[in-house]
Amino acid sequence: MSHTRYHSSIVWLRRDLRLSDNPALYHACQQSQQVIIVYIHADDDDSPWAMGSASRWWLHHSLTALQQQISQLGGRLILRSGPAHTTLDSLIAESGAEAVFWNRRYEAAHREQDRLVQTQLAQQGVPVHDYQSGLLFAPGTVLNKEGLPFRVFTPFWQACQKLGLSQTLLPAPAQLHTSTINSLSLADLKLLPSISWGQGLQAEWQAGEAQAHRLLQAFCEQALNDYPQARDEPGINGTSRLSPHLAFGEITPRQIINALLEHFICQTKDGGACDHYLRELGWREFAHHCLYHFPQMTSAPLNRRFAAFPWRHNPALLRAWQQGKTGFPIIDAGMRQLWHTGWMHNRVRMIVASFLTKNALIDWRLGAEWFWDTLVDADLASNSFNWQWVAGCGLDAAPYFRIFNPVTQSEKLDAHGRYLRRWLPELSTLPAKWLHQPWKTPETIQEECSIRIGIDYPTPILDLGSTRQQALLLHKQLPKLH
DNA sequence: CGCGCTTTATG
DNA sequence: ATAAAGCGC
Repeated sequence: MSHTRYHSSIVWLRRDLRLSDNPALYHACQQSQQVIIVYIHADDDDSPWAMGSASRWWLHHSLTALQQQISQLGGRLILRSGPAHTTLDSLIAESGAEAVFWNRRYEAAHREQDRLVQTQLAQQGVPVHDYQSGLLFAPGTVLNKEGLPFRVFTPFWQACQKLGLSQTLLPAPAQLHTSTINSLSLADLKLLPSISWGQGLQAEWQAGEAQAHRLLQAFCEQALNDYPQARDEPGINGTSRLSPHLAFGEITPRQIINALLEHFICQTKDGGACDHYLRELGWREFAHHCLYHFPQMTSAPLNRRFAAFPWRHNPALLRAWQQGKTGFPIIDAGMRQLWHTGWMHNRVRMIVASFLTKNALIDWRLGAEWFWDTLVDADLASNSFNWQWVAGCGLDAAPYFRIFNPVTQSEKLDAHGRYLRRWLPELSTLPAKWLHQPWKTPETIQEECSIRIGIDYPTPILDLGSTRQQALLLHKQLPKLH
């Protein structure tokens, strides 16, 4: 059945920086004697959500890994910059490629981009083959009985499970051919930050498909069983940390699911732990499908009652939050972890987001922008969806009265203060009793531990009790819609 | 993926 | 008397 239709084809890579389970690459190889694999960098094509600094850092290293993988198979990754449609156009002219293969992206800007490229190629008579690959199901295909998008997660996820989560995976090509087409060097793309901030990221991460599968394997063997409990403790390595690999398509949800199920069957591990982790992939899926149906999700509250919400203009408070100088250890630890590693523990993300939107009453969009710039796993759908979830203005969102108390959460989830001491070394000598609320530390203990609260570590920037009451009041006063 | 108050269980 | 469980916002 595999018949060669084309002498040469272009595979246009975007958020699918992998060789295995890559339908565009797989089918291009099946149908062509020669494939030209290209990555095109163009900030304008992502507008208004051009990649943030941390994502650009990751991209640089992911492309490095991919270049290496491709050349090991005898091929070559072509790098270009400029708008996709014109760049593909000149690539076709230079190479004589007869077809273009890609995996679809579903964000509004990229659907628009796909349409543009598709029309242009159609005019030249160049066939396009596009595929779904980064999600479990193509957005728009999981609908309720009325044929409408789900607005609540649980029925959505049940529908997904009914459709079947496990599918066969596509193998990586066995060999590739080199190409004489001109390519930019990776340095030309200027993806790395000018400040030395990349150092912290370098120590924490290794981008690329191979590492994604190593992490997956390690997670299945070491952490999966304890996942339901361990995932909530930021002081231990209880999560898979696959998020940036998923965000760049170095690994697919299907590959993860198959590995988990295989492990579950072979090792008779706790099926509950498996389901619990799969649910998280479900939330990612739900976020992507929601963004497809409600493209305004990135910029406007999905619950229209929040349209005129009186968010506070408070640049000083926003800055303190960004820099991890609020005086609340769990908030500051999380924000510093984010800055230093480009990642924050999931549970801590909820706590810092609740603090910003409920206690500080700062617009969730400002929080989302900061995450967008600083997260190596920044994903437009998940980021927008989850910020709206915490702010209470999204689909299936947290009820307005669910306001995280950073002290209670900290005591519950980081009882021994492992996480806090790791990210707030200035507090590391404080006994656990005071660590979660250092401003209450008696003078004598402060002296014993040689810490001066207010000097070595800030006093709280706001009062938790009164700001909570204020938020509850404002949310109760939201206008009723008719 | 709360909080705080009330009710109920337990020794 | 205190802790766990229940419940409305």
